[in-house]
Amino acid sequence: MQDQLDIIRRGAIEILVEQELIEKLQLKRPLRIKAGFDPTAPDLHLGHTVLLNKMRQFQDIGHEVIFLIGDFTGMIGDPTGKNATRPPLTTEEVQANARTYTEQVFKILDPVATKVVFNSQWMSELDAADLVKIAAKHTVARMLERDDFDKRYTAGQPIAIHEFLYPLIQGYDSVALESDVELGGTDQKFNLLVGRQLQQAYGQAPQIVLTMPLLEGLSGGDKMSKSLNNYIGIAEPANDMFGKLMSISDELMWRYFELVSFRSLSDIEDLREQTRAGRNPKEVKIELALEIVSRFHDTASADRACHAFNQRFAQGQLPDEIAEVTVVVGTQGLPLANVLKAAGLTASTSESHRMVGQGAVRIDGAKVENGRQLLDGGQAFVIQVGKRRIARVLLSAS
RNA sequence: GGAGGGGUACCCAAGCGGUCAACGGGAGCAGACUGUAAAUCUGCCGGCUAUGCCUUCGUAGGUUCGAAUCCUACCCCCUCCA
Repeated sequence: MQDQLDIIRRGAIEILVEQELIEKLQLKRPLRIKAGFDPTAPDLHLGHTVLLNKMRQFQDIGHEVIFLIGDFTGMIGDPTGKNATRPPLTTEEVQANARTYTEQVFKILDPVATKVVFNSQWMSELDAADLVKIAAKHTVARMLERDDFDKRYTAGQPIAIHEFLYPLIQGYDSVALESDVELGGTDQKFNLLVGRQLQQAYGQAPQIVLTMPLLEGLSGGDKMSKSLNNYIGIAEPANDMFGKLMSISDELMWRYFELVSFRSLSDIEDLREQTRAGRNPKEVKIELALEIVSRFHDTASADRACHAFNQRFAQGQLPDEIAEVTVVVGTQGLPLANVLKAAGLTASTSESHRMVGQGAVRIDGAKVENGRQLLDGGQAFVIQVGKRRIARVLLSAS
């Protein structure tokens, strides 16, 4: 019992209400643990794993975990953390994204012990009258208490009526599932609490709300998210994952240790002490990267990724594997700027010229200065744009 | 329904007849320095068949030699009143 509580508490920001949780645990039955995922982002990333790991912990101590895919709510678009109305997703998009979720989520969760549900299962059964009934349980004033609504309202930015429905429907999910505990990021606190209130309105015992911290994205500051492109996807190749982990700042590294590493808190404190005593933080970061990459791939791949990383960036060598691209240059040849664009190394020929102008473009290791030079067919070059973009480009005349 | 304010590039935000591909900030990208870290400095930050050309300032028209800037209509947002 105390053990369970310790596991549940680790890393959590808030447990509302902890006394109620203790009472539920004393019932000695598996609790229904709900966590909802918005099927907007097609790939799960490290940020999601903070929550998924918590779900896994609940599974490990014998509780029933419900992985809720908000396919219905996804059509609304959660306004959380947004300062603007979100465009609704189409049914097809939602379904495709949901498929990706279920493919990836079992890298962490135990497939046998996980129940995957879609909230459209019960939401599409509701009629307008039911929806009105749900909406009648909540007031506008309470809605406006929510931080992001409040900010937008105060700033004179639009809030569409249907956005008020989001928390209500998420809350109703808890009623439909009769959940005992709902997990979410700290940004979800309001929505989770609406669930408590609605359950009570429907004569159920209110769920326990457990919030987990949000993991910052690669450049720090903002939370990790697909739309900000500051994420590490859990399905990414080992090399990319390793590289991205190495690119986070020393300061941010400790957040990643706390939130995604499985190391004990005392281990982490030891590492911190070592760096304070003069150990190069880069070494510690390598340990972090090895652990995470191993988890989503395996130790051998992690070691290879580490080796490749050192070779490429510490020693400045070319990576072992370089993507090959064939570019048709025609019989007259094609200016370098156009080749770069065709090879996907730049977004436009304009960008190509800028990159060349800034000394970022190398052909077979030699810096080039003229983006207009013609490249003829029948040759192959390793072309780099900056440190990260690289390709073996095969030029073909036809 | 009435009155007023507003819609500018990824975001914020200047501009209010020519020198505007559009000040400034943020984000992002590249270079230098490094540990592909941070911080810092420098440059870039619409497109192209590229010292010129084309498209962009809510949408569609109009005035003008010339419009993001003026006029008309329409769409959308905010505030107050009802």
